[in-house]
Amino acid sequence: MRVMGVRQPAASELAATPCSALFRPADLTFLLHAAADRMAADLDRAAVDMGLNDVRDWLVLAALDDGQQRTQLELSRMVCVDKTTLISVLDRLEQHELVVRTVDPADRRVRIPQITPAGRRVYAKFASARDTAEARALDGVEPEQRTLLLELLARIADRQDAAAQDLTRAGR
Amino acid sequence: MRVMGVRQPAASELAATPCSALFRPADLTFLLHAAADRMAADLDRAAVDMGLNDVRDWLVLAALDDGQQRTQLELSRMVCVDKTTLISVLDRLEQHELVVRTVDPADRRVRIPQITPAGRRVYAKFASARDTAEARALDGVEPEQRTLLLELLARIADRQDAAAQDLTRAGR
DNA sequence: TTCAGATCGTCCGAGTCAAGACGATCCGAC
DNA sequence: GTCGGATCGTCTTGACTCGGACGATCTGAA
Repeated sequence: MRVMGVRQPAASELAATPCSALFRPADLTFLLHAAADRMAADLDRAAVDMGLNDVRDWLVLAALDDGQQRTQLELSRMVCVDKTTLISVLDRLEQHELVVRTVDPADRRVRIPQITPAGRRVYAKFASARDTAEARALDGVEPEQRTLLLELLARIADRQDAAAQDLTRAGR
Repeated sequence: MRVMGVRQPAASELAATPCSALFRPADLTFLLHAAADRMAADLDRAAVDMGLNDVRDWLVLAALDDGQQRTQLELSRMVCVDKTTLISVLDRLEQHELVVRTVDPADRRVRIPQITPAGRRVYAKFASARDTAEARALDGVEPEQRTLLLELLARIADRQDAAAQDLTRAGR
């Protein structure tokens, strides 16, 4: 399944199809996507501004920022990026020296990506960009409504997640 | 920008990366995406079950269902699908005889896609599948909270939409 | 009428994503 | 030990998306 987004080259965002507000069915799925796309477009812009490629680049940095040792596989599951796609993300981040891949001495199959000081700086910078983007998106919304929104979203994600799991499990 | 989704082949959905619930930052963008992806995965499954390819196939049918005459360009803007991508969607739908492309007699450049009776049947069938999916996603949520959710989502989509427009306008 | 420019749908090419295959490595049973 | 199977990261390959180019067609000015 697409992730934080099957993303196009971020440059294309600027020429994005202006999704007509005329046809906006009170359809949960559609609205979710429209909203998600708009936010992502915003953050993608912020990402390219600071030399990243995608929001996903930042998501990976965010996951690494806590300093926990993680396999690439764990990482890919965490940020909902396919493991093959994660490779290119890490390649890029490593090239920009925001991340280094270390080899786990206990298991030489696995790589432990770790964030560098430079990576941490970019992470922090982007975090503030994200905050302003979210603030703009939710401007004028009551705090308790905001938390309700986040809660409901998390719930949808979790519930459908569980449903999908059940389905695949039953499938084989 | 990706649309109702840059969608992968729907079959892959079943093997979707199970997006870890462990790492779920209270990040609006991330949550939006996670929720949207889950819903889309659900609907994609429903879509393939009834011979469609994607949720987008259904979105197009939904847009056509009101019987309004629309060009492909208008249609693409409506459902937030790139016009070149819409071509393949319509090709597929036409092949399955859910849609026919008629030529506008007043302007022979434009094609007017129209939904067929068979298309209408698929549309209705899918609509009920969508309703059950949404019901499951929002199970136990108060009605007024549901409407609030939809309202906030629409707002985010619209606001960011406007922001993007401004940006592109300023850009040139 | 004629012709330049705009607009429609389509096609092509570059770029991206992910399923499956693969080598390297680990682990447990024998 | 060693051998089979599982698991890691990577690579290959096929499918998909979309920006830009194209022919067909329309419109308005001269």
